[in-house]
Amino acid sequence: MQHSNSITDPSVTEQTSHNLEDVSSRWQRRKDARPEEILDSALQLFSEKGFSATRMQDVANAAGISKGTLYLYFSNKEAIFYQVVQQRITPQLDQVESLVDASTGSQADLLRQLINGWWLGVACSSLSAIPKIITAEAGNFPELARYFTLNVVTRSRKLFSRVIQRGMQRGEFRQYDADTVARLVIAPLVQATIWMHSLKPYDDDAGTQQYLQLHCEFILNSLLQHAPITNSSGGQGLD
Amino acid sequence: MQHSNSITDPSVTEQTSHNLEDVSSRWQRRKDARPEEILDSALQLFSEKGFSATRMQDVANAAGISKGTLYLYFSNKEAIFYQVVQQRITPQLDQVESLVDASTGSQADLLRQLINGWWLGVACSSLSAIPKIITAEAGNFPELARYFTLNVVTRSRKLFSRVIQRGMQRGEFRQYDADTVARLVIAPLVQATIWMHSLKPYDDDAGTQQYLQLHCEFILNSLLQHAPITNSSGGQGLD
DNA sequence: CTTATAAATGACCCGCTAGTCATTTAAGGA
DNA sequence: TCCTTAAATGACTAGCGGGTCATTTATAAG
Repeated sequence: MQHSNSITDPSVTEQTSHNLEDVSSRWQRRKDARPEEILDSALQLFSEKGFSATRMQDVANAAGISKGTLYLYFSNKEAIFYQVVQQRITPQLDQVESLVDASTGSQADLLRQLINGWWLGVACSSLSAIPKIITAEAGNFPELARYFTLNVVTRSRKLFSRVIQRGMQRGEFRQYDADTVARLVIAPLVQATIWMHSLKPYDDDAGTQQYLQLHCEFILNSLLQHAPITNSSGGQGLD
Repeated sequence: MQHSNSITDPSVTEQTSHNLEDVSSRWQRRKDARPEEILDSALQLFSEKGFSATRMQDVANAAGISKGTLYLYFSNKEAIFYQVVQQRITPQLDQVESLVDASTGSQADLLRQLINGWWLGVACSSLSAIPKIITAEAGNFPELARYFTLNVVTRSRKLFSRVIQRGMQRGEFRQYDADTVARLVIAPLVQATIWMHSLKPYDDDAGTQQYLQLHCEFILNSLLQHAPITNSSGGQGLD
């Protein structure tokens, strides 16, 4: 009765297009390729259905293997999720961190870049569902929550915080508490991402692009010392 | 093995302090009082553990009744959640709506009032966990998600949107897309509330009060025609 | 070809929980 | 006091899903 999943019926989850070449016999032994394929399938399913609602059998089907095989490569369900985070998110963060270090232009531009980069790299990527999954399951998997908070959330916020702090030290930005500003910058991004994977299907949505752009604009209006406040979106709304 | 709940051990959930007067016999027949007590207990538990992770047995224990009795008053678990939303949220929204209608002052003040009111009425109330629960379970309970979106989310956003629109029509605010601005105003509020019930325990947190205040300030900086931009929080952060 | 190794399988086990129902008992009227 | 009623109970069922392991079979070495 419960769990009337709206998006995909788990029982229909079929083998994906892995290993297109040799499909002669009932199965092959491919120790090396398995972990990646399992992580791919798992991430996909976690995104669609969440962590708890994804059954190990589903992951196995999607990866084109049997359930037992999963446990040859991962000790349990949580371990799969850990690996997903470790292999798909941490490298991205490393990359962005070095980008921030190497940057030379204005902090306003860099901030815009971070916001748009976050949007492309998270909201528009296969990682899109991670924020929702983590917040949804934090209560039931405290270890996972702690790990994610330390290694992803805090790191990300520090990244934004550093750029903002730098802008303030250089006199480009007004003085505020950089950490709080960072939270305010990130919150609408995360919220929109969670939204995408929860209630968006039931809401007649306005453009996401406009949301993102206005967010940038509002934040910089307040941060910049010599705020242009040009109101880019000309005066509509009045009839 | 899984579900290593961090906050409360379900097996210890004990009867709450309902019905303090007559406790002579093993149980009493109190048809009228039951539904309210069940909803109270359920809301409390949903807040602590989420919807899926709350067992009907827990709700029964907390309400001081047996599991079977639950089904005399509610047809199933989802029905309890529906009632919680209907009885605890909708009345509040009605109230705020009439407040907005009756208001005469500036729209900036009204907006500040809405934000702080939302904070007190949701984030600091027993409803605090609802946003997290809804977003977490939306995928598994589409009916519930649709109901909530229409009757709470959309209504709330329209409320903010109306105030913003009015401010723009009166020349108090600059011209933007009111609906998008409303989303930007609400997002950090909802995000902070979800945060409270997910990763906050694992994060060394700065003050929530400052977050809220700065959010108000930033939004109004961009909205107000004659923005003061006084930077209320004097120049800290520089050493 | 034969054999050893280990990758892969899927039937099975086990614990958990939403929901049921035959039974018990409080409460009020005759 | 006894009887009728319906509120309340909790043992029970049914089904689901994480995790296991004896068995099967691909593969490579001898």
